[in-house]
Amino acid sequence: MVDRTSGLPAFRQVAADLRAKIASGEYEPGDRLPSERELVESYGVSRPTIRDAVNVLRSEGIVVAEHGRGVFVRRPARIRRLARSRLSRQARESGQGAFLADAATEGFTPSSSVKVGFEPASERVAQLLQIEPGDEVTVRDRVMRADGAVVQLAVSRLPRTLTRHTAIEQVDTGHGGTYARLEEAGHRIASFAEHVGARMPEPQEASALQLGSGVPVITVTRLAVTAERTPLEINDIVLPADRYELAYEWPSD
Amino acid sequence: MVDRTSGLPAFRQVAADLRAKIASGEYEPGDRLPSERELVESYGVSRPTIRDAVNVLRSEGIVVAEHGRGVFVRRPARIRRLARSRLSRQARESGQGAFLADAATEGFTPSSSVKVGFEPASERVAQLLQIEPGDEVTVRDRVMRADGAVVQLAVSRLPRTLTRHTAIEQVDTGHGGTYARLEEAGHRIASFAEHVGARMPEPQEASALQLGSGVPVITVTRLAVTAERTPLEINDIVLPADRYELAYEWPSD
DNA sequence: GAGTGGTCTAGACCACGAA
DNA sequence: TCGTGGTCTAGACCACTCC
Repeated sequence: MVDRTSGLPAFRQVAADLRAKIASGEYEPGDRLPSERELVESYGVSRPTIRDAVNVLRSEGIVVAEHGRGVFVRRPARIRRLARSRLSRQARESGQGAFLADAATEGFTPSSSVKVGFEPASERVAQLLQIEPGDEVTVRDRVMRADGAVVQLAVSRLPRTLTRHTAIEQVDTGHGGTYARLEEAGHRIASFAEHVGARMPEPQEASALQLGSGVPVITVTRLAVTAERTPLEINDIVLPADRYELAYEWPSD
Repeated sequence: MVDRTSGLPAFRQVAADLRAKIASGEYEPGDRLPSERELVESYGVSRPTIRDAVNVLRSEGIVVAEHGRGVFVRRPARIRRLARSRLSRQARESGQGAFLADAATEGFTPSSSVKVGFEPASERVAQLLQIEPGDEVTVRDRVMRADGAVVQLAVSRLPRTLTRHTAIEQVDTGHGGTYARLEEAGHRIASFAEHVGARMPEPQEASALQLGSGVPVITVTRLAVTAERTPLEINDIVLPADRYELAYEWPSD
């Protein structure tokens, strides 16, 4: 029952109570919560108020509602890793792209589809690639799947001057992937930089990645540059935060 | 007006329409949306339905509601960086902790408060620090502020065997901070590892970091280890995703 | 005081899932 | 068929902001 004198809104009291019961283990991952109509009885509030409370927990990502079945405590996500070493030249020479290397480590069956196209550079892309806005860039738009489910979106952009007459403009870039083709063409990658952020997904991202509500996405912008600090490629990656964790490691000096 | 024949729920149609108007620039950052009662008129639905629609946008983090004032398009976040170099030995020797270095770069006035305590190692902490569960660890719980506002939470844990009789057990660790004291005691840090994830905040995090709804947190677990792979410290950091972006950089080989 | 969002009610009907 | 969540209504009163 809610305390009408506490000043705290009823739906927040209900949300806090349910959250506490989940944290304490009274409801465990995979368990079904009492139905909304049962909660109406036990807390003595109306159904819209119960729904407000459940929606708080949904937007926190700790429960998921399934139409016709019930509301369930979300199971803790299994974790994959993206290691720094997956971009090493050695891995590349063994013919593995980064995603394939992850698949081998984590034991899932990888697949991906690619669309290749060309577009004029936007303001942002031009600045990052140090070219002029409107200059033609090659765009590789990839959707990556693990055991059939979409787990990663990546859009890679390179100045078209670097990709003409290379397999980078083909769907299949061949052994070693884009980076191997770049190096063959004399563009040696000296370093990578990644900028990592997080935000709530846009609707099309949420459906593509099959995200439950309350699950953010991790965004990674990776830049590959030469020893002369010339940018070769910019890769915008979107990952579901409930299935990915990024790993970075570096020596202290 | 909503289309009753489309099959799409009315509140989602309203949300999509408002989202499109924000994306197109019809409503710009900082602008007030029409009041809920005005939206009731223009879309021809009830007020709870309008509220459902607005709540969708709130949980996506693209608008914020202010009681008694209106609903506003969120202003794009300014960006700070956590660079890898901020943990360099050089920075440490100049007496700057990582957060102070950020402050100097970004031009804000830093402050922080620390609580120091001791506790038995949890299962997770024991595994990461390679000690036994229950072994005593020193806990430094820090709240970091920029211009008075909380911008970062960090809980650092070290085996107490490493911190006894050092300033690490004091609130003020002195010039160069915890890492400098560790090295003075003969524990030379060889490398750092960071694991980065994202999730929706817990309620106390949301209030401490003054997060609007629909803003995730970035979580960083940093491990400092010696050349012999002995873990010295584990640091659990929570950052508001609308104010932070992490930067990592490494050579290609 | 007028206008805003915040909360809450007591229903109604629909769509989905499982028995 | 029955129980579940999904959607929606037409109000009501409150708390906050601004004039």
